[in-house]
Amino acid sequence: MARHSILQTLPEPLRSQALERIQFMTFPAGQVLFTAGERCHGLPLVLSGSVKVQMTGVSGHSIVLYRMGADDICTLSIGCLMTGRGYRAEAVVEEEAEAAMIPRGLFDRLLEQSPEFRLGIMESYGRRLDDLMLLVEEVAFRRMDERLAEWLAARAAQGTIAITHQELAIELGTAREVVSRLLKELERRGQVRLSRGRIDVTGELSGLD
Amino acid sequence: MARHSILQTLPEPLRSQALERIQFMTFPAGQVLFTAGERCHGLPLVLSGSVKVQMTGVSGHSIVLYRMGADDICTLSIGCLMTGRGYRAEAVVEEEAEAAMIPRGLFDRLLEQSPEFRLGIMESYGRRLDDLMLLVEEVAFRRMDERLAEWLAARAAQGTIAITHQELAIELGTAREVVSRLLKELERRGQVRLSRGRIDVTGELSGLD
DNA sequence: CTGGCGTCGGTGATAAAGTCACAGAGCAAG
DNA sequence: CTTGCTCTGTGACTTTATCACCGACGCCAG
Repeated sequence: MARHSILQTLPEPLRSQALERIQFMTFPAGQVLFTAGERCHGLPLVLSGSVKVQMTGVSGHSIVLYRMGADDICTLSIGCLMTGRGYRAEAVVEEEAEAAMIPRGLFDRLLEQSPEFRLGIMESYGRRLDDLMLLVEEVAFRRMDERLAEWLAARAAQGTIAITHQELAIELGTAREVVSRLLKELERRGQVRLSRGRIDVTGELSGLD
Repeated sequence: MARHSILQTLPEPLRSQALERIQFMTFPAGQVLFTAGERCHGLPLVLSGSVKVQMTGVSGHSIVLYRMGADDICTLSIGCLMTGRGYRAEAVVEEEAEAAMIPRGLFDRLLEQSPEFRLGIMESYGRRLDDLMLLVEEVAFRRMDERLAEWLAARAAQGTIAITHQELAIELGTAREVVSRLLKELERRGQVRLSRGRIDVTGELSGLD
């Protein structure tokens, strides 16, 4: 039952007591876990699947902030959980995901009673801050063609990716036209083949030029 | 002695015990609190003054991530403190600052024994995440002239700011030339007057055009 | 099977921002 | 006054963002 490493570190009888109060849930692909402005009613521990967290600016543009996968903790929820403020971002399930929801009272009690739980939370927290700082640097200073090539290479060194240019633009926080043009350039160089809603990676993407 | 709200919430005798192990320090303007890669040996609570946190990308460009002032907590340190990884950013004192350094062992003990301390830490964490998410949006989607005007307006609705174009470029995460040109444009419109290392705000900056 | 419709992708024109290179202005110390 | 350093201004060019529009593709109803 305790299919998350932070739960496995809990000593008995704390673990059993915790498991009684934790709600296990399954979310289908496409499901919205939370949206901007919404209140938070528990800390989600991701057990399986994949969830992307993105935000939309006043301009209406969106950008993907990070992803959560198996054994991740939705640290973004902690702030909302403890202060009662609403979320600033939204979370969308990409691959069917299972999660364990820890209610507020239990979260506080686990923090109190388990040094390992504290460590796990703080570790996750540090990683999330690092991710966001890296993203700031990336958005502020790196070239879009490099970022696009890296994104593609990370998904499929060789092979097919099912994604529209618009979705890819949101991943990178840019405009659809920019993605289209950069992809077209990659196609001219023979590094990808393009079709509607699909990108086939055919050549080396990184370390070229 | 307990000149930080999170210390004031501690009940006796926990507070007295904590104060024995906390080191109070004063840092002059210009002092570097920590640099990228450095290990962290305690959680700083800022009592007074102002500290800016900035990071430098592989490209060599820098950007200011956020500032800490009186009653802030250097949440960035928590991740490093708990995991032993090095800092990714650096912190520089802007106005002479006093800080209370909480060693790792004490931090964990306070988390365990004080619900108010836990709440304070998590609140601070949430605020920091929000700040960074806002920064991502700002850098990714907003126009530089707007951001520059807002930055100036926030510092001095009317009056003088002592800063070089290069420093201002780091505040906004852009290039010095871009700042110089935008400032020149503002000067042409009569909204600022420029001199070496100084900007005089003379007109309305926000809400125009 | 075909015609209509909504989504997706391509592209030109133009504006904003970033990069590179360099020159001149302001300031301080000798 | 000269020297040397930092700070600022600017031209030329590249990259990215924005706006406007059109054609291609896929799907579904008739």
